[in-house]
Amino acid sequence: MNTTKKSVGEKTRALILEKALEMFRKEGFEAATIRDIAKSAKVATGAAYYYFPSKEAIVAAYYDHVQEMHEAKARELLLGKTDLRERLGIVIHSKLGILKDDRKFLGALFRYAGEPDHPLSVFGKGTASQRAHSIGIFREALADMEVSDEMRLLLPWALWMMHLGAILFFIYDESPEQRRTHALVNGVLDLGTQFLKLTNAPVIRTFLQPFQGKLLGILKEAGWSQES
Amino acid sequence: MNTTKKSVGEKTRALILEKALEMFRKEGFEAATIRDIAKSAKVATGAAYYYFPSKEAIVAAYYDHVQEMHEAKARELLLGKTDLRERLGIVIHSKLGILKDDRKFLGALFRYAGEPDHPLSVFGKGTASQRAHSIGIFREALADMEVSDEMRLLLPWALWMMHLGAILFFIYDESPEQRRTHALVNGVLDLGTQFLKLTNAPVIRTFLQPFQGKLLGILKEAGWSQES
DNA sequence: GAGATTATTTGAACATGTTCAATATTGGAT
DNA sequence: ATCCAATATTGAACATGTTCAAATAATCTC
Repeated sequence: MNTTKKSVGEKTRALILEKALEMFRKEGFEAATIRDIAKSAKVATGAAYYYFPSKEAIVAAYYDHVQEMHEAKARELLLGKTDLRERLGIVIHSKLGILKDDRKFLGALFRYAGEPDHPLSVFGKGTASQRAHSIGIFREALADMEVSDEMRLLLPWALWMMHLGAILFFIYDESPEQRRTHALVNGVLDLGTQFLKLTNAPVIRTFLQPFQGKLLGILKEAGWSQES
Repeated sequence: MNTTKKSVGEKTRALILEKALEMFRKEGFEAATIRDIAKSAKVATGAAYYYFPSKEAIVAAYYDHVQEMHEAKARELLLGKTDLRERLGIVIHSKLGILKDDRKFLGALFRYAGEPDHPLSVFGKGTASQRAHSIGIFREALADMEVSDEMRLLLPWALWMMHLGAILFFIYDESPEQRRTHALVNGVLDLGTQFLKLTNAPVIRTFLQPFQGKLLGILKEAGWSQES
């Protein structure tokens, strides 16, 4: 009945998350200890574990929040845009925009990428629902666009994979404002969409047709955990 | 003057490495503790740190050894082979062959992939020389093959990136003998080499020429830390 | 071979992520 | 208001990676 519906716990959780991010930004992921974070949030050390299963999980929670913001932002920017190339650019660039100040601890997201069974593995079962959500934004970007049914099924996943690569590149990118990453994304998108157009041109079609088929086959094989 | 030139230290190091891998294989990377490993090698806990800067570094040392074996094996299998497609297949499949029993702890190699400054980051400065070595095998596979100078410079790096992706896929691949990974590699290599051929066919050339140029530009931009 | 120097080994101490039993607080049912 | 169950909080204990000063062993110099 009070102005905020947040339970006591929700507020504590938010506070811990906030203070943790503050410290991650200031000192990096390693240097910020759970004890320091807890102290900064004025709770006992163990409190963090009531809300987050691990230190990395705090970054994961931050990323969940990023996804929400991204979904909202991307939808807003996509409104009225009808060009495929432009729409895809919006989705990826806006994501990087949201992440721009947090490259320092974003790497923790990839820490268990090579461990299928870890609950925080980017590619694992434990993160399936967030992944599905994230892939969904790319599906939305493709809505009303002219692509084959198969493409519509596989492209969102492929784009999500590319966007992961972009984030990794982004983390390493020391150019001012990470311009190289943005340029790279533009380059890849230009190339991809131009190529798509080419496959629709009658002359080339006969030659490239089999390639498209094979490429789809490969993507299908690769995206074995069909979540898109 | 004795039969083996190995110093005392070298033998201890090898023993620790051996026992560590044994335990990693049996229990996985996490479950095998440094204390257990040390005990199994009959040395004090701290001994491991005289030889390896961290637990992950033990896996890295194993991977160094893998690289050596791979270089030897790949060279042997490449002898007399003149088909580009075949040569590339040999390089990647033989690598997976060497790694096949160690998928369980291979993930530790990727743990710091998102942390540019970590000495064990796959993409970081700290691993530059091993990376150069690993990329070198792909350069060898391209030797005497007909590709443009630019391609010769960039392809090894691009292939190395793909092979990293293959290893990641491999780790997640639960199909018997990881057949899906091998099939995927074959699919990608088929597609790639067939496409290369197509760009040499006079009819299509005019259309695809600009694409090749752009692709090269992108690769160049992406492989910004030019090590290939 | 004695002494000096370097390499190796030890194990306790430390730092930090994590667990958990105990305690306190909250919010609702009566 | 009182009691109760669910929720939240505490902080000490634990596990494990890592450091390091001290001890020991190997190697070198003469």
